[in-house]
Amino acid sequence: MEKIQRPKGTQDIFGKDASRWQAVESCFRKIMRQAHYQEIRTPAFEYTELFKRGVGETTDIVNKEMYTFEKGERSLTLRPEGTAGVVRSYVEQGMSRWPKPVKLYYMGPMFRYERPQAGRQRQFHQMGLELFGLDTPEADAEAISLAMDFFGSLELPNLALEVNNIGTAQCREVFKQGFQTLVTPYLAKLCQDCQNRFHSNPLRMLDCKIPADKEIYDLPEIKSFLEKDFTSDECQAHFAKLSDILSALEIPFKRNYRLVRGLDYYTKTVFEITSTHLGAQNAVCGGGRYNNLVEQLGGPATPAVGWALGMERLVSLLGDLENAGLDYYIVSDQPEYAFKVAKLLRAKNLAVEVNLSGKNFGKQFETAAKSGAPKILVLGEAEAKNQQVTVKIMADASQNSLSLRELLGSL
RNA sequence: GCGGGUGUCGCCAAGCGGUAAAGGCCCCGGAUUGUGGUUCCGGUAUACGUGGGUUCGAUUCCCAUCAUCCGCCCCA
Repeated sequence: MEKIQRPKGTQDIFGKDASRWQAVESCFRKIMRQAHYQEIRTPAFEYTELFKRGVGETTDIVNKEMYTFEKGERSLTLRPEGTAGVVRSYVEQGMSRWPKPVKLYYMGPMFRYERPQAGRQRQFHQMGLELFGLDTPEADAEAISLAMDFFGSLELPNLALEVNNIGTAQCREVFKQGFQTLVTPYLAKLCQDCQNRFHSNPLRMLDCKIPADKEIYDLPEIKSFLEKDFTSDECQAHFAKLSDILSALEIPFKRNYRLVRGLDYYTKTVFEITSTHLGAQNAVCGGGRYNNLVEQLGGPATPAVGWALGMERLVSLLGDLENAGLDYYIVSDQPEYAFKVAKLLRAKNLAVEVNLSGKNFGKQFETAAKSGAPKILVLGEAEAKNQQVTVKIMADASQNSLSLRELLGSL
């Protein structure tokens, strides 16, 4: 028979990688629990219109990357990101009436139809948090510092935090007019993307990667326009306070006036955490404030802030973990006794493997050594008869016998 | 959607026009029937991505196709 392989851009996660994923997940859950965030699990697919309205009709994600299919009357789409579904649930489940703030976290697979490359899969996994109900720089600071705490506890090296303030919709009107006026003389020289965005979404022109275009945006009169900050006094005060808190927390960051991000829903604060160890797709975490999204999805006007991080990219930054494998390996030709002992040890929360091969002790020891277990229990005829165990320490090959009761008592 | 690289056993990998397609790792068996991973011997496997073409002859050259990797775009 012909082999069937997995779809393009998907991954089987197993073996060593699986334990890395588990380590990351349990670390994340711990940090979320300690900060009093609750888990939310939303469906892997939603009605297509949720993403069209939530993520934005002009985004690449919605325009060319969604897995959409029709069943019955409605069009469905595999979720390309987590926030829209969480916001939908927030509205649908009446969380707007919960005491503020509402603090949620999630983790799970996301789907985007793109050409796979290093750090980019068609099915990938995100972990993220959303904080609803506060429009304060304190909320932004908590979100960012939790991300940094999380990376810190995983001891990840070479991470850089970049932050920017893109203001409110009104601020961006100011930006649009000012920027368009300044850029118009150079319009013909810009790349096609930038020319298109000149009308549809001028802010996005800023993160153009074409060197010639960058030079134009770096011209003195344009640069000074960007740096004097087009946002309102209130937005600037918000950002200043956020900066103060981050500095006080000794979280190093850089203001990047070019950081605008590709999702339409952001307001005020946006940020990104990148690693120099990731290749071209170097963003490991990204997020920001989205004060209009809840309302846009039919809920009461509710400010919110959140972020998501890519688990594949995160896991790829992790070094080798300590072997969190077996505590005991049981070598035995007395299965009844061996299983009884294993059950008692497992009840003490230990990881125990019983050799099931029925082979001679020499072979069983070989397998035991390969298993990496630090201790071997030898349970032969004599031990079974006397309810004893022989414990062998692999590191120094020492070995002694004691009663089963003594062993259990010593744990 | 657009560029470039690569496809030889489960993994790594030699061969680059000519007999039965090296080698290493892993796995299995034996030396060693209650004591180990490093020794020695042996063994398993539908391995040249697929389809055409050139040739007396193709794993090797050409074309196409598929897969995969890297990059662009965009994002986590």
